[in-house]
Amino acid sequence: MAVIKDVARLAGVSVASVSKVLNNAGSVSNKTREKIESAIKELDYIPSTIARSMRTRKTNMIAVVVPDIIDDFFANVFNYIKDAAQNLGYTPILYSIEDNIEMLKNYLGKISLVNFDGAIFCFLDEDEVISNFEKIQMQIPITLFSWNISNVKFSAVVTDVFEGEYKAARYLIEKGEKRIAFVGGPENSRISKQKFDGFAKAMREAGLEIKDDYLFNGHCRYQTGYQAAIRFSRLAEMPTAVVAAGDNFAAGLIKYFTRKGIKVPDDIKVIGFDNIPLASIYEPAISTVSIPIEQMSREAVNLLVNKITGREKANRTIIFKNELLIRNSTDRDILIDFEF
Amino acid sequence: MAVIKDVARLAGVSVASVSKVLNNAGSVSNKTREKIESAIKELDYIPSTIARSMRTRKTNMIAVVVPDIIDDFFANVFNYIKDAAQNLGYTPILYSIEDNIEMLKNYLGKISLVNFDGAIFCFLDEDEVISNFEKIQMQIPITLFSWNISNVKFSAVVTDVFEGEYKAARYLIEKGEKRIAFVGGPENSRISKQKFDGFAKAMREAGLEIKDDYLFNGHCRYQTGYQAAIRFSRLAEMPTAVVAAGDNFAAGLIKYFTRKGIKVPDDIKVIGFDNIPLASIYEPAISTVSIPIEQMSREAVNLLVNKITGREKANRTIIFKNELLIRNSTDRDILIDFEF
DNA sequence: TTGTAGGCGTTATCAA
DNA sequence: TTGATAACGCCTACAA
Repeated sequence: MAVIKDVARLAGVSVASVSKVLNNAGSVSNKTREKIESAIKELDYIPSTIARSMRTRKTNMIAVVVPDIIDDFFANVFNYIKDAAQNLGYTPILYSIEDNIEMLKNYLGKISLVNFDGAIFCFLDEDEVISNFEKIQMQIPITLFSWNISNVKFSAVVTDVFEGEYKAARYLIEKGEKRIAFVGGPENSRISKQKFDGFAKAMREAGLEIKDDYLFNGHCRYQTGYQAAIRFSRLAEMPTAVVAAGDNFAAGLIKYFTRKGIKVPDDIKVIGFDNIPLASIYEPAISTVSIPIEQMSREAVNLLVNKITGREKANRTIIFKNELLIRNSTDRDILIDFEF
Repeated sequence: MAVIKDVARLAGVSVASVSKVLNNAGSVSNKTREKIESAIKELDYIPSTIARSMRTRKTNMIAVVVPDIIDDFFANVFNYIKDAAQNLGYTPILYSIEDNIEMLKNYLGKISLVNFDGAIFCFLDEDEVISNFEKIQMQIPITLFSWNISNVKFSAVVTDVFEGEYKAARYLIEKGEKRIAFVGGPENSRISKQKFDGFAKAMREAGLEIKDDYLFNGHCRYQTGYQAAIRFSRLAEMPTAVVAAGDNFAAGLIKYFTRKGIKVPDDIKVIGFDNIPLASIYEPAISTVSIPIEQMSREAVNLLVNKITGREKANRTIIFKNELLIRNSTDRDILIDFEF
C-alpha cells in the first residue's frame, strides 16, 4: 500500500504539497499538481481514512440505531437514511438492538460512540436512556427519529403516533365497531405505549371497554399477529375489529383469520400501522397509518449533518403528519390505485 | 475525552503499562494493574479505536456488500451476518449497490476497502468484477456468498440456484403445466441468469417452448411481479404457471391475479424463490425454494474471520443444499404447519 | 509556492 | 516488572 510519502517521493515534492492536492486546499502550482496527480494514479494511492480521522478527528461515519432491523419498517428507514447520508459524504453504521433495552444501554455505554461524527436514534427515546443521550450529546451531535412532539433537548424529526393510532381506532368506531382489540409491540417500549394510549383515548371517548382479553403484545413480526389471532379467535366473544400497531401484526392476523375461514374485512376488520410495502401488496390490502419516512429520514440526516458541520447550533424539531390510509382490510369495496 | 496519557498520569505509571492492562498482554504487577484500573474507571476512559487501528492495522470492521438491501432476502442475510460477526468481535458495514454494477465497481475501486479487515460479497460475483475481487484479495481476505459451486479463487459459501430453479420448474412440469412463464431479476445479473438457465433446462428437457412473451425481468420487488402479471394477463394465451425468481415477485404476481379474479393456484400456479418470511405469511402461502441463509451467513463469517486471523490459509468452498417447499400457491390442498 | 516538523492516541520494542 | 520512545499515515502551522 502506497502512502503519502511514496507519492511525494515519486512526484519529487513534499508531503505537504501532496496533502494540499488531496484536499484541494492551500496553493500549488499547476505543474506540481500535475506531477502529484500522475504519481497518485501510478501508485494507485488511496489516502488512509484512518490516519486522516486520527488527525482531523472526524470519521464521516454516523451511527444509526434502530429497534429491530428485521422489521421492514426500520429496514426502509435505514435505507432512506443511508441514501441521504451517502449523498452528504457520510457512511451510516447500523445498530439494531433487537427490541432489547439492555442491548441499547450496552451500546450507549461502552460502544465508542466517539468514533462517530454523530448518531441517529430511531424510536428509542425511552425514559430510561434519555440521560444517556444527554451524556452522549456532550460529545457528538445526535438526532432523534421519534414520536415525541414536545421534546426540546434534542434535534428531532417526529410524527405523532399517538394521534395516528387515535385516528385508526376512531375510524373503526365510526364504522360502528364496538369490540375492538389491540395488538402492540413490546410492552416496555415507549412507542408502543404511545400507540396504545392513542387507541385507548378513542375507546374511552366512545365509551367502549378495553378488555384484557383483547390486548396482545410482542415483537413486530408476523408471528405475533398470528398468535394474537389464535388467542382472539378462541375467545367466547371474538373481537370484530383489531387495531394493530404495525403492518406485520396485521398481516399475521389476517393470515390466521383467513386460514380459519374468518373473513377479513367481513367478519373482522384489521388496521395496521407504518404503511410498509407489504401493506399494499397483501391480499386484502391492509388499511394502515402512513408515515412519511423518506422525508423524515432525509431531514433527520440534514439536521444531524448541520450540527456536525456547525451550520446549525440550536436544537430543532420538525413535525411530520401521518395519514390514515383505508384499504381492503377494513373496507371490502374500496378501490385502490396501485402506483405500480 | 481522556486519553491513555491521562490514565497513566493519574495512576502514576507509564503509558506502556496502561496499554498492557488494556490488552492484557505483557506482565504487570497486581498493584499497578489495580491502580490503572481504578484510574480508567475514574476517568471514564475508552481507548480510541481509531488510534488503535492506526497502530495495529486492524479495524475489526468487515464490509458486507449486497445487491439490494430493500429486498427482504438480503435484509435477512445481512442480519444473520451481523449476528455472527458481532459474536466474533467484528462490526459489519453494509453496502447496498441497488442492483447497479456501476455502483459496485465504484465501491470496489475507490472505496478504501483497505479500512476493512475483510469483506463479504453476496451474490455479486459477476464476470465483470471478478478481476477486481482478485485485486482486493491481495490486500484483504474476502468471502463470497454465491451460486458458483465450482469457484476456486475465493473462499465461499454457495448454494446451487441453477439446480433450485430447475427443481421448481420441474415440479410444475410434472404437475402437467405446459405454459410456464418466468419472472427474473435484473437481466445483466449473473445470479438471475443462473436461475433462468435452471428454468430453461427443465423446459428444454420437457420439450416445452420458452416464449418471449412469457419472460419478464426487473428488480426484486413486489412491483415487478405485479407488472409481470399485468403483461401476462393481457396475452391472448395466458401462462398457466409462473416460475418467479424471488418471493417478492411471486407476491406481486399473486396480488394482481387475485385482484383480477384469476385464482391462484386454480387458474394459475406461482412459485417463488428464497423463502423469505413473507412467503409463508402470504395468503395463499407461497411455494418456494428455501436457502439455508442462517447457516450460510454464519459460515461465511467464519470463513472470513479464519482468514483474517490466519487460522485458515487456503480457499475453501462450502456447499449448501436448497430445498423446494410446496405451499398453497401451487397446491390448493397442501396443509402447512406454521411453526409460529 | 514549497517544505519541515510536530502531533493525533495507540502499540510494541528494547533497555533498564 | 517497568518505562522511554519510535512508529502508524496524515494534516497543518510555520518557515523558507
